[in-house]
Amino acid sequence: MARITSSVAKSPKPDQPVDSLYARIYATVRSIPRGRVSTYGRIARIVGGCGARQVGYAMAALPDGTRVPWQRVINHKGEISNRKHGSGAGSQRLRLLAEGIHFNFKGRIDLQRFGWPRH
DNA sequence: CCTGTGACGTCCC
DNA sequence: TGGGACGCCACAG
Repeated sequence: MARITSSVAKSPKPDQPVDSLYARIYATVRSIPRGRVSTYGRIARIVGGCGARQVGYAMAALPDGTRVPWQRVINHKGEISNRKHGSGAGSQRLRLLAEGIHFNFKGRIDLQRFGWPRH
């Protein structure tokens, strides 16, 4: 289990990043309560040291069937971000509706009401 | 090592 | 309120 590596200060970058940026992003997304949504920028702000694009990139890198509630992450407009690759946005909408998230007549989510963390 | 790209955000008009 | 321009940063090739 606990393998002690002798070469610690030798390698500039570890081959097994225990605390990778993606892991922290996923952990933060996982902390979003059901029935609430957050934004890429907000997640990036909480994680710290990264931009909103990195959060979106991390979401795109998620494998299928993940337990990370990626559908709860939207953009600052309160809209579902359009991704490059095919459908998934439709799936996201359905998942959010299933959680009780309401969309207004413009297809947007009221962040003042469903946003997380709460203001 | 350098370049392009992307599920974004803020500023400005 | 809406749309365009610029900035940002990690990752892949």
